[in-house]
Amino acid sequence: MDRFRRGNKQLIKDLNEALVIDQVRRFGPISRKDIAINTSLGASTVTYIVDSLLKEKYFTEIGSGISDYGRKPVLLQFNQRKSYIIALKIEEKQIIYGKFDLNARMLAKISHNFNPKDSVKAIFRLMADQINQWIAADTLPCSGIGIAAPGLVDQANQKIIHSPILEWEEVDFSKLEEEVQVPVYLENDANAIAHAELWDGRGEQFQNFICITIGAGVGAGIVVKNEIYRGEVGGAGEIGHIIIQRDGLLCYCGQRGCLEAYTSDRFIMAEALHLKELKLSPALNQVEQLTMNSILQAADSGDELVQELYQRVGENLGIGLKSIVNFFNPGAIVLGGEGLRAKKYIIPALRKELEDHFFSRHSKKLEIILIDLEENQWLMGAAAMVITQLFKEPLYREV
Amino acid sequence: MDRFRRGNKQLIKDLNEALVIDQVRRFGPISRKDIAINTSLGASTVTYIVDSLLKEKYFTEIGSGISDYGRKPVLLQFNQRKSYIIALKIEEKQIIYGKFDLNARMLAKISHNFNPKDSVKAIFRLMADQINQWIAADTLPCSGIGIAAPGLVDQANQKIIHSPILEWEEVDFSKLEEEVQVPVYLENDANAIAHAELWDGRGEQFQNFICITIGAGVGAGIVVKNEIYRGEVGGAGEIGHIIIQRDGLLCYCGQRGCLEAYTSDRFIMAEALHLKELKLSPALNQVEQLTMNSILQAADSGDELVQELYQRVGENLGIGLKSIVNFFNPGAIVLGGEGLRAKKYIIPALRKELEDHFFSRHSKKLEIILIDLEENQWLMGAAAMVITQLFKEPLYREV
DNA sequence: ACTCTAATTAATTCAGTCAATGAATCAAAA
DNA sequence: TTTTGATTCATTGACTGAATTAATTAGAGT
Repeated sequence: MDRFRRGNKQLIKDLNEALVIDQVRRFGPISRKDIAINTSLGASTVTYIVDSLLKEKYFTEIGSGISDYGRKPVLLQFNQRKSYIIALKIEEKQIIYGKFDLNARMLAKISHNFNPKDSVKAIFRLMADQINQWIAADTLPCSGIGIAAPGLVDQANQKIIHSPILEWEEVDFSKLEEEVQVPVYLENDANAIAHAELWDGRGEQFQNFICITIGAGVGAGIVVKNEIYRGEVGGAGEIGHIIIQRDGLLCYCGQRGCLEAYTSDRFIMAEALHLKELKLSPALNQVEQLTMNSILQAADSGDELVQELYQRVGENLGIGLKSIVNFFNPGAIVLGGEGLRAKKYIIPALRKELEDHFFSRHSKKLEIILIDLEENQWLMGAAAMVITQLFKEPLYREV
Repeated sequence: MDRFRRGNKQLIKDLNEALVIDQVRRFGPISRKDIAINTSLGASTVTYIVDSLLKEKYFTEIGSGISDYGRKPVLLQFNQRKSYIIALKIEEKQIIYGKFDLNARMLAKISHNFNPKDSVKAIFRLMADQINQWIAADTLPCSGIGIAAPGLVDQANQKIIHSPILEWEEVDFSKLEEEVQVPVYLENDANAIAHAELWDGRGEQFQNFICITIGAGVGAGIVVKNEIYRGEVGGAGEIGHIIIQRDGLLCYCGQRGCLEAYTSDRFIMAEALHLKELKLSPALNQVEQLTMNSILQAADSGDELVQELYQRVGENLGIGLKSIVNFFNPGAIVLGGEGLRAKKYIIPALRKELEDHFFSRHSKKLEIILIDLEENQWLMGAAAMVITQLFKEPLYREV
């Protein structure tokens, strides 16, 4: 009912401690003096708060800094080894585990295959075993488990509601939490990438942006006011099935004209097959078995028809994204994923399509940012989500 | 840089005062006791805070309430006459002015025509005159001016960046603020409707929703976490030109396949003309001059071809909205505007189109809400915006 | 029927608490 | 000696809880 905590001394303390921690995390190594200036807290107050935080091992003092004259400042550094985070990425046939410090740097990584036909219970067993093994092997405490999973995720209730890729329905992760005795945070995989982008700096430049991941499907992680936006039931960003062509191609989802139907590997494969059948493309004619790689090679060998095919994919993507840009007016679009392996041909066409939108006249231009999406990015995003959670401002009423 | 205020006694006080005011605004008449229970503040603290707020005329004591036993509670009511708000709606050829109390109830209303060819300076003169006249005539203070205007609005800088309807570019309202000596808050008109919806209760049910206004153009007011979302440069919600058909009809904006090209009065008129030319529709054949009204009458008379035309408009709208639903996952879509005069035919088709989207399997259904959009709604929204601003939690660092 | 008392709930008073604050002081360096 | 960083300490002020006062009802006694 009440959205904010009431004001009392505890709130002041929590708030200012968070403020000081934030300063050291963002600007450290930093002196007490500078913290006082940046936060506009009194110097004596900073001394007092830093003392208690030093006792709790949030920081370490790392000698003195430089100064032209007078006493040298004592520099405080964030202790990224106060505890650690375990991040998981659940894929179709394997689970990848990463161990991260509080600066979201990877300390260890491992992965286990599983049989998709196994029961959820068995897979939970597998996860809990690995997690508990890591926890037992480390003297430091584990502050949380971050899990990136494909599908419709209900973050607040720790549930995967529906995941076509995993073929899971209504899977409740609170049971995993019970087994590992550490807080478990679940997140949609596209959102994990958005967390990763927020972590290393795009969030400073842009208040609002979207991260598009193009792989088996097309997904979007949405950032509003530097926070992940999940929608009313946790499924915002499912842009694979927005319609770019009324009465267009039939999509596997049953609709016609979906974005995915016009951009997926399946679409590229079908169109390439068509070209091959019509014997229009010299490069494709030489290939025996069409694969995504051989199609790309055909384009790279200079085959214009195949290059045009990729350009069309770029246009299709651009049309879909233009709708989103008009509706959402993001500061940037971040793009990544294996679906962009032919980015050489796709991106210029996409850029061209996105050139004019409702805001193109505005002085602040829409930025299009390409990123490499390797395995580690997803894990890092999942870890970053937990760390963000750990250090978020303590303003809201604890439930 | 720092997003939140530092914690000190002033913050506690500001926060708790806001908390108490909020209680009385939402649940009043209410006793000190109940405020203490709801906010979890101490009873003595509530007495103390209420005392100071009574002195500042935020509340009035309105006698005692009921109780089975023991001392009767003294009820506090929000004083909606502490000050008032002036709201403006700027239209193509007229400006409508409304005076509102702090419960967003209209106290007075007037409108003045202006010549669209007049200079902005002259129109500002007109506005300032009316506003200053009202301010001079009232003994109470005016707390703010809320202005709803069509086009791309930069709220933070009090600027209309670009308004095709008014044919205004880069109009700076800080000059108006100087003339009236009262804070001026500018807002896009679709957002004003969203404010109105937030005000009377949709915001309690839904965290995230969108308000679609269908008039000369199609616009959307977007609500995220009970707050208006404006996008990176203030132009979120410009959905008139999202593309629903690749290589479709040419739109006046230069693009092909825009939502507006498939839903506007212009589209309906063109299609009806086409029907008339082909002499396919008996009802339209009898009409001399085609108008939006005569077309609607043709449908109402039972002409199936015209009814189908409206149904197609509904489908087109539905297709556009489905994309938005998949991307944004709102809890509700609120629809209104004169473009829906044929809602009898449009809405069923729209509903059908929206029936299956990515979340349709989720237990929480997407709600579609129709509202009447009369003149007063826009004014009320503009007033509600100012009042919301006036009473918002004082958590963020004052800039 | 009237008065008085106990019980109950609402509101206020008041001394105590504690985190921030600013002035004074200490520490370290040029 | 001067300058800058860090600490100490008395003061401030908003919340807090216990005690008190205010207002009301039920019920007992006359």
